[in-house]
Amino acid sequence: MEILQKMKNSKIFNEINEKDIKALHFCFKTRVFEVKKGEVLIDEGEPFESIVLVLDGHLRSIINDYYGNISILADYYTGETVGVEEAFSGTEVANYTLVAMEDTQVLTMNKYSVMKPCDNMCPRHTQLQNNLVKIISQKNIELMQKFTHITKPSTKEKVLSYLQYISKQQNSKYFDIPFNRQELADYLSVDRSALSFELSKLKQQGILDFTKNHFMLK
Amino acid sequence: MEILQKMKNSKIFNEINEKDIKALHFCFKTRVFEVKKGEVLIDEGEPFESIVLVLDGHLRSIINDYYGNISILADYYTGETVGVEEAFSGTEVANYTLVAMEDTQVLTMNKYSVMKPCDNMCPRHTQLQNNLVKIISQKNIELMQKFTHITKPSTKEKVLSYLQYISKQQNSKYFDIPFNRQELADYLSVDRSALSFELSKLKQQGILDFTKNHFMLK
DNA sequence: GAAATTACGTTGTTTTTCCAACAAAATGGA
DNA sequence: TCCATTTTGTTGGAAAAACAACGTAATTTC
Repeated sequence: MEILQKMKNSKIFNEINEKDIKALHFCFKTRVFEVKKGEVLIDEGEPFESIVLVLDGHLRSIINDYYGNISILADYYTGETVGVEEAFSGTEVANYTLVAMEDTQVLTMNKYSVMKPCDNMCPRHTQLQNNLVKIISQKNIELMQKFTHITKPSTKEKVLSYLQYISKQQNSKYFDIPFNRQELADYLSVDRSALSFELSKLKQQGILDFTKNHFMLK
Repeated sequence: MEILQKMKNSKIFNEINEKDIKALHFCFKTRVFEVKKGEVLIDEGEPFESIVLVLDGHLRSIINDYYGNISILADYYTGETVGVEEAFSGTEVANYTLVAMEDTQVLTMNKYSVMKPCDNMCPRHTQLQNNLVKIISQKNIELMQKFTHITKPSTKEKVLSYLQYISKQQNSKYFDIPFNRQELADYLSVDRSALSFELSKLKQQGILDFTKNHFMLK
């Protein structure tokens, strides 16, 4: 797929037409390049100067503690953007390492160019800034929602909290979830086998039914 | 304390002088009023039209599931702001209930007035918008950080993850935490007594030392 | 279509957490 | 200073989760 097409598919260029996207290339000093699996894009402690759009692939932000253990901070897939919060919050230095989990094509933009108003107040620039704000706002809401699931005391309550939420969102007792078992376990930060066990138990009790990632609740 | 002084103390009016704050009162159609303990400010399902600044008190956002169980979504204390993410993300309808945990003085602003650019492009308005974006960006970073602690498999790892982070942040092996035991337990979503137990064990092992909320790590 | 790989469910054991109850220490008023 | 209240630490028993191991189903790859 063409780079322009990939950009159009991302949330940050939502409502911005091709012509304007091309113009923004220049405004934002964009660079497009490939990062090989395992390569580090940004290292903890380095100046954080770019906003990174994943054109195709998978990036992960990780943090190291004193003992050399690593924690996964976040994953970024095709169409998602890294570094927006850092840009807008005035974070000068990266507090995580950004690494490619597979061969990944990225587009970087100079954060200062993106944040400051255009000299000519161009509407496409304003639109992009609005998009960015919308993205972090939505992300914020999602994160808080995730907390309501994760902080439940038991695996059963965690998974029910999540399934009820999705059901409510899709406004139906029948719904699909965007995770397989392992991913759902990771999302809820529980053990996969324990999750399977609880799901089976709930199925036996008639509280829910499912095949693969298709569910029926209550 | 005077209302104006309370506004100056909040993050959202950061870098905005008194004269401009007064002017914004009119721009934003602000209303100041008191909410009694237990009273509901915004009900789930209602249109979400305001940004709410807590002038003095404590608000809590809660969500209800199908079975009538409630989950705490977030707490908002003096100087904090509710509804910014919803305003910027285009959330039309509240997906939580906002209730006063104690008698609380609030200031509400019309979200559309806040979001749209001023007719005369006044710099104070732009500054406030920048403040709002900064607030949600920082909140976002904090939430993600919190996840790295909370998703650890055991209480011991959770608390160590948190303490290491604070230590790193304050750049010293000696540091204070902003929580008492119960609050720390809530933050990490573990049992308080289990937390105390783990802390004592770590102290015995010489890994850390503490009195009250003052800690020494490693 | 067969083989290899991945995903999923199940079970038993070990470890950990939760919960409740209580003791000790610290705090805040009167 | 003393008393009441809150905070913190400790414990033991019950419940739950993690972990490991394994069988089977589904999917992918060649």
